Amino acid sequence: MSEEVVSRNFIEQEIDKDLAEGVYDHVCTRFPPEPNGYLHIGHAKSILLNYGLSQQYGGKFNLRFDDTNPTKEKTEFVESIIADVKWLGADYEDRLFFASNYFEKMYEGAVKLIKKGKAYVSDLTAEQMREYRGTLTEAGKEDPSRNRSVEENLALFEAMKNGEFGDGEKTLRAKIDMASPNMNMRDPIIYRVAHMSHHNTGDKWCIYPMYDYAHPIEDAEEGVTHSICTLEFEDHRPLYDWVLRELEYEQPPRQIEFAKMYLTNVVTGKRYIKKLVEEGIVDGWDDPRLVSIAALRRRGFTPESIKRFVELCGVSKAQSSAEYSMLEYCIREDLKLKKPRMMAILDPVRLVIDNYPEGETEEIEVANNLENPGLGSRKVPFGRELYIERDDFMEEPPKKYFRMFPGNEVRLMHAYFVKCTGCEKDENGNVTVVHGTYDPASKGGNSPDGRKVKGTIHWVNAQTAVSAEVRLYENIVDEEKGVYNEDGSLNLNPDSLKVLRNCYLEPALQEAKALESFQFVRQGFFCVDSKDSEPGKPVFNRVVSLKSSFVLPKKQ
RNA sequence: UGGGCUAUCGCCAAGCGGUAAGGCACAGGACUUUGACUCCUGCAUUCGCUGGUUCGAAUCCAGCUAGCCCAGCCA
Repeated sequence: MSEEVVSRNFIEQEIDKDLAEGVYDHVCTRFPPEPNGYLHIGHAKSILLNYGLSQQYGGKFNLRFDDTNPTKEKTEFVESIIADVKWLGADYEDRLFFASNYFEKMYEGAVKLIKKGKAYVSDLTAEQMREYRGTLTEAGKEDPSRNRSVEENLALFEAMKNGEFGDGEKTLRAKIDMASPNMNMRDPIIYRVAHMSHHNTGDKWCIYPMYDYAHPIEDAEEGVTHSICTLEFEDHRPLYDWVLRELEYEQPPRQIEFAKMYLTNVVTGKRYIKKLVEEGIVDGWDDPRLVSIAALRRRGFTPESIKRFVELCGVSKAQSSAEYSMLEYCIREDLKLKKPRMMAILDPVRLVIDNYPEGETEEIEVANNLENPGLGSRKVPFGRELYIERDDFMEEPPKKYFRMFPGNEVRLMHAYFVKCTGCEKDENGNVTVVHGTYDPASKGGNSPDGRKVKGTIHWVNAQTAVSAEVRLYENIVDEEKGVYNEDGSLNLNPDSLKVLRNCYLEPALQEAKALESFQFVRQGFFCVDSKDSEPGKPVFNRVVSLKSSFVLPKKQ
């Protein structure tokens, strides 16, 4: 029914073709992270792309840990990755796999290669291996062990498996072409010896398969049809196909590469983040100034917003880097109609309504979201003394300033018209109290005589206000200068974290739960911190500010 | 004088031989009980460059240029 012409991205086009030509009759994708760290926004693209494709074609999506290198992997990471994948909504159902569960299969495959004369055990050390490999412009040299007999190779490989060699003493190499212009095809190592305990298989193995050999087998064993990965693996595709062909898989999966998407100027490098965490600059991998999935979640981003972002960015093979403003747009879009719009004063100054009866309070009915009546309404207490935003009052207003200044009438949102009568200041000239008088007839925010006001400001009743901490975050930026200077000192935006302690919120916000988010009228979107909040003492993280804040006209 | 990949507006990105979609950002204007939102309007005579083929090219061909990736017993 929809008329929108959604063009198909290049991966969809390839899949369409495969399906049309009968190469496959179904689609199965996968997200294959190595459990060696936390996931970030870049991974979200891969997850949602793979999952989205599987849904689109009525296929399956697997989550598989590519855990073939025990030196880097930890259970802690598999848990955090599972949590993030689930949070993003990529449902792998019961298909959670580990590459390590195919070690037996991979071993058998290696034996098969040896028997076919397609693999051999090498005696070369790492250093010799490098010399023999040649360079980008010169062909490599043949490994002295290249022509060992099948029997000898079989015996040696079994000895490797049985722990008869130390780390680095022997490797198993695929016999392909030492003169190939593609470095990956110069007899790549497919098994190495590593006497090390694996997070999943423990001490069962002391030889581990290399990525290039393991990955195609993992995909094929799971019945993956389209193995979607990033561009740097393009050169590996011939090897991926070689393994599948030599192992004689009937319906081999197909690798398709796309460009990684980075966010301009944000820090994603593990080494930097690790350092920031270790030095206590940030309070963990989920510090809201970072863009790990956990950080975005804690900051208040929703899975929907990230999904939207990924869709908006699209998929291509061109090197690219999206602006953060696109992500911000996505979270604003997602939240603006879904979340209640509450009143919160971040930088308070007292407003006294001199003609309002002392000691009286009244409850004002306020719509939770004027644009979405479905969200209902709430009651907000109003009284003689209120807090308003400090910059909503100016003693000497510039042109086009239509909030509070002496003699001007504004609307207290949802409440009354109030005319500013003046202010009190301390010895330093700072405004301490703003005074005004209200028009009782304007209850609800409209005057029966039809007069208009140009400004509407938000407020919080001083007597019932909840005091809270609000944190304004800026991303830790990674511009040309880098996160760290050359001398190792930190190059951090001093405004990356602003903590506002004397904020006043509507009483209703006291009960806000962890990760619950709101729109604060005229301030942007905020989310209750899941880590630092205590019951009754919410800490709000700013998710994103409004598109543009109150820009005053330039001084004449 | 290795190989692979890429190049369309500030940022993403469609386009697949018939005469440059869309989104973000930005700039004007209207509206507004959030200076938000919403709504209008503007924003590439031109597709990295140079030639060629064609009635016609961002799309095909040739040559150049620039960027990214590859010489881990990492993934």
